[in-house]
Amino acid sequence: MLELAVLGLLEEQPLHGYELKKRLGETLGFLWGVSYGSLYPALRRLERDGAIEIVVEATAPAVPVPPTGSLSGDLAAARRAGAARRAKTTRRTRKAYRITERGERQFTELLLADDAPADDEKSFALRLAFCGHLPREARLELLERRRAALAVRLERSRRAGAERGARTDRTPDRTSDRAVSATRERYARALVDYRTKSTQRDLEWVEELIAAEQAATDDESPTPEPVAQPPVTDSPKQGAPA
Amino acid sequence: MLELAVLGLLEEQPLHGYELKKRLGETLGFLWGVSYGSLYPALRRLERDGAIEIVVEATAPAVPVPPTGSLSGDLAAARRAGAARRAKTTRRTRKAYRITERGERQFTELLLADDAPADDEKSFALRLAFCGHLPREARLELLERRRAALAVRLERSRRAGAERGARTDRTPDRTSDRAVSATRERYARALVDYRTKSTQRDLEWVEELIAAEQAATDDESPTPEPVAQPPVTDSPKQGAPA
DNA sequence: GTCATCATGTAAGCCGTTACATGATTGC
DNA sequence: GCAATCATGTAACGGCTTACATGATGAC
Repeated sequence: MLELAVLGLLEEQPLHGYELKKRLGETLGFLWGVSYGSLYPALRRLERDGAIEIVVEATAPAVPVPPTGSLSGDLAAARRAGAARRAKTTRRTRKAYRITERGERQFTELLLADDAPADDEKSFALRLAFCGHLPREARLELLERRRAALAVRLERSRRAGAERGARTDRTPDRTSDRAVSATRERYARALVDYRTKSTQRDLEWVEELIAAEQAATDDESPTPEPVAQPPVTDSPKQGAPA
Repeated sequence: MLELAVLGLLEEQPLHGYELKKRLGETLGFLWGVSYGSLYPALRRLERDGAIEIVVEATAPAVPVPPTGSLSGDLAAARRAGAARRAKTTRRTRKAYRITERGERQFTELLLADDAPADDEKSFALRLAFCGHLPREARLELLERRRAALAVRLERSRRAGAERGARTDRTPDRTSDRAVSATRERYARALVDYRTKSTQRDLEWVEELIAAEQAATDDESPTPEPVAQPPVTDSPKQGAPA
């Protein structure tokens, strides 16, 4: 999962480890927080496998981190602006990584990997966050898989709930166990019910996403597919109107 | 977390490893699936620490697993019924574990541990599932902590959403990146929005639980607190109308 | 006797964490 | 020169997973 997140962020622009960690905290913060202890090894793994490569930063010019304004925030923006202003000098120590063609292939593979736990919340959220880089078909497949997984879960969840309802209250209670058991039951039930509701809402949401995607496919130009491999992003492309 | 789940299940009745695993899958299945590779070592850890102890099963009688009818289901029930009918003989190899007093103390500590990630979904769900064994005050504290964590998250989530809205669309797009970037934005936004909504619903739910708990405290008998230590569950108590 | 199921365990490995060590750059 | 921040890394460890090994019991 870490690798997917890293590739996803690098898909947008080259970044160095420190910055990557910050972004993982800021923009994907609601997903999870990574530590250097796993980030740097992951970067070296990715580099070893040829998925990313070190890109030398121009010594003097070149805004070190072109403000793409992805998801960050003014706090982050301010901080980064400060860094940019300062960074007129060398900054020799840091290594920015850029995704390679091989990396982009790996990225799409990871996004659609069969073994991907379509049932896991974080995993899916992460994939969804980056699925804009996928061609429409692939995106739809991702959503469709999620839909299927949720449908299964909902079914199970409903059955479990019904069973609990049927059993009502014929437990082998004894002594003071009684009250505890009743309370236990109450919370177990509340939990199961809420989980069922949540699953259903998730399902509906995914179905909306699918519908929206299909509508877009029909409506808009029939084949505007922004394939996953633009010109490799080789040029620095530091456009960005300061 | 595994230890908490194990202690929670043993709090209701003695069980052996195999059965524990089944229950973890059935009744807490929506939380996570455990493997023997972690379960057995965990059991030995708990035994070493004196939190649980091996209880010798009566050779001939004693329904091996008194059908408490906790959360399972007819499938499971049927399976277990079959097992019970068969188990007229010895079954010498298996070791049932019973929670000790020390274990019960550890259990309540784990449920209320300060370092418990009140922000983590699974962790909270697990605690909630077992919080019926807690005295009311403790239970309320657990819920209150969760409420606080969710409030913080909601606040952050809202701020993040607002920021994204403010930035609208002034990215340094170029070449074919354009469309990809727009799609990426669309999904990132959808994700953030949905997450915010979910958090809000979670918050409301927890607040309902708190309200219900407080109502119960006021309404019902002023001090019926079913403390966490019943008579150690020493007797086999195989009540249960077949 | 043999197969399915019950039942317990070990070994290797992955993926992540915390804590620690190091050093460059810059503001003051 | 000193502290804060930027930046990269290593070491030890923890918890959980998969895959494997073993064996008892009961149904047929």
